Formats: sequence, structure tokens, C-alpha cells
Amino acid sequence: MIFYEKLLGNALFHGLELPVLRRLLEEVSYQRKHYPAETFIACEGEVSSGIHFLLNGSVRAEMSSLSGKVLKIEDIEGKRILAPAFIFGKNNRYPVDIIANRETECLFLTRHVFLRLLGMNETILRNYLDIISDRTQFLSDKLRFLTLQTIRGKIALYLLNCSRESGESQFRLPISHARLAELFGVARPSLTRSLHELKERKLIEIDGKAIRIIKKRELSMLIE
Amino acid sequence: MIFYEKLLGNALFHGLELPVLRRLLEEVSYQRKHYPAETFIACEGEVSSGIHFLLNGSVRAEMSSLSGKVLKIEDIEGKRILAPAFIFGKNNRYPVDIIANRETECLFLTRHVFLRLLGMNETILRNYLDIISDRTQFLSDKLRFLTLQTIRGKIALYLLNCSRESGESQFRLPISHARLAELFGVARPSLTRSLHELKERKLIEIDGKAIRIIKKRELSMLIE
DNA sequence: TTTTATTTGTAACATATGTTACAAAAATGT
DNA sequence: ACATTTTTGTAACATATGTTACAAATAAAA
Repeated sequence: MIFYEKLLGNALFHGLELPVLRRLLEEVSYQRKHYPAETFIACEGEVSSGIHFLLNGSVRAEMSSLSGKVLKIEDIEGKRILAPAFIFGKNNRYPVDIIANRETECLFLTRHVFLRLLGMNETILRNYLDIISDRTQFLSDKLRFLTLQTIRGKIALYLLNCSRESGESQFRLPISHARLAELFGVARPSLTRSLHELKERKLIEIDGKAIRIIKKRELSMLIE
Repeated sequence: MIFYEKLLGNALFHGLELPVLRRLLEEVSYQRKHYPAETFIACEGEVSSGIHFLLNGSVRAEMSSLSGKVLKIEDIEGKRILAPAFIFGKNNRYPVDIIANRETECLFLTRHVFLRLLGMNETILRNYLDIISDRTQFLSDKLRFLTLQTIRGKIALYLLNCSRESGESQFRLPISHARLAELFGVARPSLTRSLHELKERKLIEIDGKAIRIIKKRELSMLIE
């Protein structure tokens, strides 16, 4: 079956050979699940009964407050495990909603089956430790970014990162202001306003989605 | 040695008998480390070379921005592992500073030794998985608290929690406004101001550190 | 008790960010 | 090429929080 190969791309199975993975999966039971766009794959507060491997599609993880404020944590695409760290520990409830951005397909293993899988293979166990450790790093970074940076600082970090990745001082914003604002946990007009403040100060040039960094040095000074 | 018993209280060794733990520890090497008050046990950005078990004392974990803003993540006392989740994963750097609040003693195992320990005993491994999973829950909760709540909301959550823990509608704040403000990631006068705003609204009474909740219902409505 | 240090309360003011609303521009679908 | 939808830019205003400074109250030390 073709999805064995897809699974092999998942960090959990890194270092495994396809035949080995196939043999392991033949021993355990699993389900394939389909989610139409905007359906909830998991719900904040719900007890995690197992683990989802993303096969196709795209999902987002977000938290919301009682009053309706929403904080997007991340978009997840590609060969990832969704919310990997809530199988173990004292509290097995999801701290976030997980919602399909578009039509999405997952492989689901129950908690019990997943525990068995971890016990069957050293490499998988080790990979799992890596994965959940990476999650704590990710969350720590998110915490720093969201609570210690001003909007200006967030923009500076983001733009400098775009520039570094592309190797160019000019590039196009890969996403809309609205999505960027979600990621920054701020209001969209506030983001646009701050972005143009940087233009006024002549640190960057803006032409729609096209950005050119003029004063890299000064821009990086805006990082808190 | 007396510290075997102290270690046994650590969640990592939960479910182990003292003789078993003693035997395991006799097979591995470790160091005892002393830290005077206000010394750095670990430093943001530094690569984690092993793992610290807190034996005595108290430490705090905090992040700081380039511009000097400090966000306290938590105070750690009792039988805890410090920064347990940075041994595995792609990035083994500490995302926080870990600083001794007062004179503190730790047991230190190198990464290598710690990995061996995990391999020697199923229970320990399982406990470790629980511990780092709890860390992701903790960080998720922190993220929600810090980014989704207003100061009012933070105070409401905190006071209602104090009340629930003590079982009384009146109690004394166990810490100063200054420390509370650190925990909330806000400025001290802003915290005091918001606290007194609740008094003006007659939701609580304040007499120095003594607090009495008058309108529990309305107070809980301030939670975002 | 007296002295000293810490904590609390408060005011005036600065700044950052959110809210709402709308027009202009750009992208997309037909 | 036209119509429709999405995105961007912007203004006016509201609100939340930070900053600084200082006096009053309280707690700790001598």
C-alpha cells in the first residue's frame, strides 16, 4: 500500500527501512480517517485517545479563550504527527483545537496500539523522544516570540528570516497580512500599520507584497 | 547515602524501590553540584550537556529578550528535574536561563549517562516520557495564560484558584505584587492598579495582602 | 522600640495595540 | 475583459498596559 511510503517520511520512522515498517504495521491495527475542510480533528479539552499521522492535507492548531479570542499556534503540513505529546503525562487532554485547513487524511493509532509500537522498536522510541523534545523547544520559542516581542520586533524577525532564507534583500511576502497577524497574535490593521511605520522610517520598501530590506542593521535593532 | 532517598521522590523514579534505584545509581557516574544564590545553573542558548536533579534549594527559569525584558517561566522547588526536555531533539540548547533563587544543590548526570539510565529500566523510561509530556502541557497552558488573558483575567484566574485551594473566600496573597507581576508577565504598578479596579467594582475586598472574594460569579466572568 | 528595607497604593503621562469602518488596489474566477 | 472576492492601506478613536516617581503602610532587622 502506498501510504507505507508516506509514513516513512514521518520523523517517527526516520532510519527505518520500508520492509521493517511494513512488518511492524502489519502487526498493529490502525484506521484511516478523512476530514473535510474546517472540521475539528481534535478539540481543546478533549482527552487524547490516540495519535494522528498526517497523510495528506493541512491542519492548524489553535487555542481560543472563552471570550472568543483565537491564537493560532501553527499550520501543519506534510508528514507530521498531530499533537504528539499528549499520550503520556498526567493530563491527556488536548490544549489546542486541531482543525483541517482543507480536505485532510490521517492515519490514526489508538493510544494502546501506539504504546505497543514504541515498545517494538528502539529506533521508533528514540525518534519519539526527539519529536516531543522538539515540541517543547517549539513551544518555548513561541512563548518567547509572542510575549517578549513587540509587533515591530516580530516583523523585524520575520522579514530578516525571509531575507535569510531566500538569500536576497528583496522578496515577496509568502502570506497575507491577515495570516501573518494570526501568527503574530495581533490584529491585522495593527500589523499593516507597523509594517508601514518601518517604511516611513526608510528601513524597508513596500510595494504590495514585495518587500525590500534597505537597512538590515537598523531593522535588526528593532528586535527586542 | 541519604540522597538516594531524596532522588526517589523524583517523578523519574516513581514506582521504583530504593534498593533498585541504589543498584542502578551504583552503575553510573554522577556529580553533586552546589550553586550559591543567584548563580546561573544553565544559560539561554547554551547546549545542554546533561541533566540536573534538584536536591535542595530553589531555582527559577526565565527568558530574557535582547532589550532586557525578563519573563519568568516558573519557580522550581522540591524533587524536580531541571529542563528535562533538552537532551533529545534537534536542538539541545536551553531556551531559558536557570538561576538559583538561593543556595541550591543538584545531582548532575551527563547526557551519555542519562541515556544509559533510561535504557536500563522500563519504569524510568516511561516516567521520563510522562515528565516531558507534562512539560508540553505546562508550556501550552503558560502560552494560553500569557497571551490570551488580560491582566484582569489573570488576576481573576489566580484569585479564584487561591480561593479554591484554600476552600475559603478569604485568604492572604502568598506572594508580593512584584512576584505576581513577574508571573503574569506585566508591570507591577499595572497589576496593583487592576487589582484595585476589582475592588472599586466591589468584586473583591482588599486589605493589604488579605483578599476576600465577594462576587465569585462576576469575578469569573472576567476570565477571557 | 527604633531603624531600615520592602511592599503597596497612586497619579500623571507615554506608548502600544485593538476596533471599526471604508476605500483603493490586487488577485481570482468566469 | 468583466465581475467578484480578497487583500491592503488608512484614519479616527478606544482601551490596555507600561513608565516613572513618590508617599504611605507594612514588615524585618537591629
